[in-house]
Amino acid sequence: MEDVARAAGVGPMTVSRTINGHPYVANETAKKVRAAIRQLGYRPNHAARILTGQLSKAIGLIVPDLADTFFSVVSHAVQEAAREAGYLAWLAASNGDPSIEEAQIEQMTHHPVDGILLVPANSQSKYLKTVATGSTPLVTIDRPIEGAVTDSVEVENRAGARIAVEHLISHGCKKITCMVMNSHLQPVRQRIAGYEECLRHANLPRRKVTLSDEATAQKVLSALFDSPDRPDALFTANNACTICVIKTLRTLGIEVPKDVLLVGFDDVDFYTLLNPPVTTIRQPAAELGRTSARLLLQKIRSTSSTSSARTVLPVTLMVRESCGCHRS
Amino acid sequence: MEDVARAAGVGPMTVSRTINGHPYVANETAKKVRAAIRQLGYRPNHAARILTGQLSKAIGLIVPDLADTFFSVVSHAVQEAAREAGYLAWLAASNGDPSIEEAQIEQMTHHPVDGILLVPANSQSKYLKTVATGSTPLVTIDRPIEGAVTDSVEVENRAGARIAVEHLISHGCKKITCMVMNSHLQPVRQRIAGYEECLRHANLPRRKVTLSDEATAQKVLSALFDSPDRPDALFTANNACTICVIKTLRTLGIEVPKDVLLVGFDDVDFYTLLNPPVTTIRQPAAELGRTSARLLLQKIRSTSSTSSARTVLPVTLMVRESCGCHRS
DNA sequence: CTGAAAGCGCTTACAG
DNA sequence: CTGAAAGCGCTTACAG
Repeated sequence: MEDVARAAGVGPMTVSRTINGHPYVANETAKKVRAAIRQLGYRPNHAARILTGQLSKAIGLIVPDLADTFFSVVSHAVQEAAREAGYLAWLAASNGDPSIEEAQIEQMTHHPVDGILLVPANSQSKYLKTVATGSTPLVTIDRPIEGAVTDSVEVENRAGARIAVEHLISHGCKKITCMVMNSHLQPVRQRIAGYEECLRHANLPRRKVTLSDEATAQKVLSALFDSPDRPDALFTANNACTICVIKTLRTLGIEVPKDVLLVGFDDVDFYTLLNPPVTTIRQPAAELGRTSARLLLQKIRSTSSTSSARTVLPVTLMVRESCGCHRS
Repeated sequence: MEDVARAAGVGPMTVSRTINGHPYVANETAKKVRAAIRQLGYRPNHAARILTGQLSKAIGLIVPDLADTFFSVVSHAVQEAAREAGYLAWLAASNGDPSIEEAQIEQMTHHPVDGILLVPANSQSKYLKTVATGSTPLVTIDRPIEGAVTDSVEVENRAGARIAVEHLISHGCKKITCMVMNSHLQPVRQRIAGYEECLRHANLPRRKVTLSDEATAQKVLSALFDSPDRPDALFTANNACTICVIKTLRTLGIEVPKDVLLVGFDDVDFYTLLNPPVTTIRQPAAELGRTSARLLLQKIRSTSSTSSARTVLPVTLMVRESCGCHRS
């Protein structure tokens, strides 16, 4: 910076003010400074700025798995919103491990970042409450922190599940089973709640089956379909589960939608290519990322105290064929 | 830091040395310092460290699209390798736009990062040569920079294409058409070269068809299959193309593998669920990310001058049914 | 509208 | 083995 100041024949403060678009810099002087900057290829040192208490212009995002279809779309959107605001984004994956998550948050916080976007591996981790009350602005995505006051951006899990189940009911189904994997996750629990709520209103029997992996899925499903009151429809509450169920039904020779109808929660482009194409509840993944990033950025600017706005994004029923529709 | 020094009854230098695991610190003193650090919850200020010329312990990764199945797996692996080395990763997407890419590299460089991992939007961008000769270590992933000396990590595109085509030839195919999208990308060009090389050796006719989008695909494919010498096999040179071709063949009522065989380059988990399951050449996406990240980290440590090692990772033929195999 | 002084929190020599 | 001094490159007050 001093070189620039010397080249432009001014003091370092004038250079600083010019760079930061500060008012009260004579147009003439500013021009000279800018010329010097260009000529010397000068770039302000970010670290020095931060040291004087400026914003780091960086946010951090931590998701369970960056390779997951849903989170990769969310991450892309976050990154894009950050860039549009002149921010850079740290991206880290916790692999669902709270201790990795904690370490990454710690590292980001001291790197430093102006704010953090988080999809918690476990909504109940105690350390999250400390983080939530810390000085770094935090916004959770998809899964709120339990027992803490933070902003969160989520989707209509409960209502979405109801829409899915209502659709099956409208097809005349009477025995709708809810299939889940990772039922400890808060969004999944809400979907189950939506499923139960809907069936209770319709006065239909409820049945929930938890799948841990494909091996057990085989046993569980074959027992389910051999039983006297086998289900006439399945509601798979998350993506991993939908795929697992589809694979298993195939190996068991149970055909969708002939033998059983199916609607899943969480949509993937590839579902349109399956036979039959899978009817699902689509979550607005990109919007989830965009909205949460903008909310965080806004929170950083406002420097207001801890808020706890809960933004809930709507979901859409993507009607395809696994639910029994479109069959001529 | 001064507070810690005071609390421990030592000078700031001793604190600094203790933190950095410097030798020549009396065990007694170190213990007192560590106690003070713990008690005061002291965390070194990263920005101040950088300002004194230390490594930033940060790398940057720029991919065209973070939501893409392939790049998201690469990114996850990069992020993981970075974390294991105590590094944090900036993640940015260029959306295939060289000007965004350039701006992101610029921003990362001055933020600063110790090194950059890049999947170039365009291997021929002139500015890349400047970046390649710059002081920030650079490793390209998947697509090397043309006319510049850098380390790059790639996959066996050419050999992979040959394996795919040879497999089709082994099925007795005589008229194998190569279908491509984004044929300007360096890896795709190499796959085409492998295709041509293989057919030349086998003394079979070559035909290459470029698809731009699904609308034109419809016309192009129907014309192709209406022609007198319609192909008996297709080699789709990239993922987007494989999907586009599969969709189009379905709407045209052309059945795989009955009417035409198909092998694609680039594998996606979902291909196993399609009917028929798609035979592909699988690229080691995670290994690509891991290897390139480790190479970059190593380059950062060695501080040697610009190198240009070209690492080429092997690919695998995933035999499923679209190639005519497994049919009983 | 402009500049000289002081300081952000660390580390690199340089002495002891 | 330990510490006092100087400086990394910027910015925030404070004067003019």
